[in-house]
Amino acid sequence: MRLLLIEDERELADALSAALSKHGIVTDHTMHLADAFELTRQNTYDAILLDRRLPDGEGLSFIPMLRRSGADTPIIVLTARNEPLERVEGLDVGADDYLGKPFLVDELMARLRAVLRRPPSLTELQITVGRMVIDPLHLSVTVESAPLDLPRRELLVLAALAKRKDKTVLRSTLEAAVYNYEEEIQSNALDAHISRLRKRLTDAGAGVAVHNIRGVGYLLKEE
Amino acid sequence: MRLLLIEDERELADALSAALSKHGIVTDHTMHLADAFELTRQNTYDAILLDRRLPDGEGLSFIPMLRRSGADTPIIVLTARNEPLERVEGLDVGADDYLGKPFLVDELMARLRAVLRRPPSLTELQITVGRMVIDPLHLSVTVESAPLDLPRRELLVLAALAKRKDKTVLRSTLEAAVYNYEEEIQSNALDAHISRLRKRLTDAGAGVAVHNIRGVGYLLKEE
DNA sequence: CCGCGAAGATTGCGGCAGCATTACGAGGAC
DNA sequence: GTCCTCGTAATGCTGCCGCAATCTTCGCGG
Repeated sequence: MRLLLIEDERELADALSAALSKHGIVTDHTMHLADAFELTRQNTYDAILLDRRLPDGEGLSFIPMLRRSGADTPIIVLTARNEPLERVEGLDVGADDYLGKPFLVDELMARLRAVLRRPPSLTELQITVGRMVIDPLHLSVTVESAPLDLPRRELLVLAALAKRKDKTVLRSTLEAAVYNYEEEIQSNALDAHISRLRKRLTDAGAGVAVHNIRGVGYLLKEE
Repeated sequence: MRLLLIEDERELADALSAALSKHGIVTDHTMHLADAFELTRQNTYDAILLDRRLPDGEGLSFIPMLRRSGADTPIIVLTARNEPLERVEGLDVGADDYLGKPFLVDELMARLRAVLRRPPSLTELQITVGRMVIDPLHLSVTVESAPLDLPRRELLVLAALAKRKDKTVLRSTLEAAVYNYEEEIQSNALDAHISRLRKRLTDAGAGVAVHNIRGVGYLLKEE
């Protein structure tokens, strides 16, 4: 899962990114609305976390702009202004949820899950493939109800594949699911993850196969 | 718009119904979970307002029950228990939002609007031809829901044809779809791709045919 | 109806891009 | 310390794809 965080307090932003990465969430961060819009054009985010008070203007103004461009990415507004009437204001311009600072990361996670649960096709609560059950929201994997713990990056690869099981996932999509734009990649790191993931899956008897489509991407299916 | 209100405090329920009716919202009201489930079977609601503390049990238990029955009706949980951790709990079982009592009717309205705005269906960008479904965006092809993996160039040819199925696609258009300017072509490479693609499609029983229009181009149609 | 030329279809071959695998070492967690 | 993760790079291999040679089909004129 990949988020865009629009927030001008660097400390909060760093802390949030760190906390979210423990949940397997890749976060891109910017402090300016102008950059934010450009980023949404270049990437596909699962959700956007938006601060209201920003150096170059009121964060809420970003929402209609984004919606007008056709994007329906869920937006959660983060703010110190947490009066009921202000919440109304935020929700009415097109935000999907509103979270007053300070907040618990756990609550943010829960609201994220709630907001993302909407499109059922992309965010099935649990995905079953072969003898394996994958929960891409909580990032847990079980084989025959026995938990299987995977390294973080392999887990992200698996979750991205599972969300589109039986369909090809572009190589670039996988890269975006695992790395943010600051983490440059200049080797076959992704291939290595795939390889190690394959080994772990067969060792665990997961009953699935990670298939390669040369020049296109990968595909997860039962074997 | 029609809501189901599951709430045991009669006074609150009456007041809410009255307030909502001013917004043109029709409200069905019940105090018991058992009735609630039956009501959802008989009617279609745009959203459900659910109290947590109910005479016949914990309101939250209603959510997985409803979800399991296949309904994705938005649910807003109303409760006096408004601690962050409890909100997490509510959202995690499948609620779409969580509202602590007491609340302003205006805020409820705003949250209703937010929840209902979430898109019911993502734009289907899939093309069906014969027994085959093509997703030109994600470059994936399935035959009778079984994935069919094609080499990159053949995939590009197929996608270009599928986007204009039953219509002729100029040879030059196909070349543009498969090759960029740097990749000069000076042989019948495209013909070769067509040929190999045809073979793969018939082998897979895709139920489609690639016809040639001599001197003009090609055309994809069901066979 | 036949013959001819051009467009298309098919297939084998070889080069090489892309992928799989593995070892190694740096860095982090405990 | 020990164990695990993860980026890097070297190695070997697979099969895509451009090419070209050959065969087939199509359209047209006589």
